[in-house]
Amino acid sequence: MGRSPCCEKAHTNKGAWTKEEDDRLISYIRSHGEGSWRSLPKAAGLLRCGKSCRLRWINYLRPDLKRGNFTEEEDELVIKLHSLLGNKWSLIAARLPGRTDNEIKNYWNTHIRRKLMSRGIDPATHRPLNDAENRVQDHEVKASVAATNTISFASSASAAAVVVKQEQDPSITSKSSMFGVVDGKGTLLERCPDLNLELTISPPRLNEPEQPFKNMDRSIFFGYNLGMQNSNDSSDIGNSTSSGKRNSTSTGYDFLGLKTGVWDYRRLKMK
DNA sequence: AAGAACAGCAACCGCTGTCAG
DNA sequence: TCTGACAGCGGTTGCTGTTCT
Repeated sequence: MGRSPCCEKAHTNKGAWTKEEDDRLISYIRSHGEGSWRSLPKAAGLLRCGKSCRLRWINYLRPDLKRGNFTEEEDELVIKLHSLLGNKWSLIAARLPGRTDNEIKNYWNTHIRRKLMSRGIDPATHRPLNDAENRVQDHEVKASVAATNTISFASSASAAAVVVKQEQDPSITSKSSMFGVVDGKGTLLERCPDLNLELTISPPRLNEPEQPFKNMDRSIFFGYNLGMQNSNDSSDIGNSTSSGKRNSTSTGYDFLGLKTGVWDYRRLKMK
């Protein structure tokens, strides 16, 4: 796309923040609140880009930040969430109070990645390293997703099961996905034992009379009902950051910032 | 003791999504 | 409907401290 720079680089400081800059930013936000990042630097008397101010505040100065090492529970939660969401650091961060997306991203790249490798798990796929069979399963799932119009994430008290309904291709017998793996007999090879998921995918119903999302393009829609044991958080995915701007394509969320509802697939895309 | 290599993390950059005019 | 402005996200960079040789 390409946009003009958010501020005049010639007149802005870069690099590490000084104590004085921190103090200015903190005191300005305390008295005026967050937001309007573009105009904030000038108003606060800072020679910084608005983006830089926002980042500094969110990642370092915010009073509700939890500093220090990650606990073992946080480690495992990050791993599970990453297996579900991929590199959606902001979504993952929304489930870990006091942690920022940047912090989690850094922690993932420096600690967890290595930890998973030492366990013989590919941090990108969350599957055993050098597992040739996985590649076959990947292929099958791609084929099945392309061929079917519904995927159900069967709810279970103990496991996140993924069952691909073979509505259009009954010949497909073995499935896997980022959420879990189901073998040819329908047995779940457990991946996220404390997550409950129900998720269906269906194409846009363009021919039906009521088309609440008729303005959207032909992306895949997720109808979902996701839940997490011990989770009482009702944060909104669109409010995973302070502005809450990004919620206009959904109808509600709960778990992982997801409530029961319909969601534009593009918001869930994995890289 | 000194330099090299590595690890950790704060900050930057480029891009996308959303909103308002 | 289009377009520009803005907020936010994720990947990457580069600085600093630590460990190794």
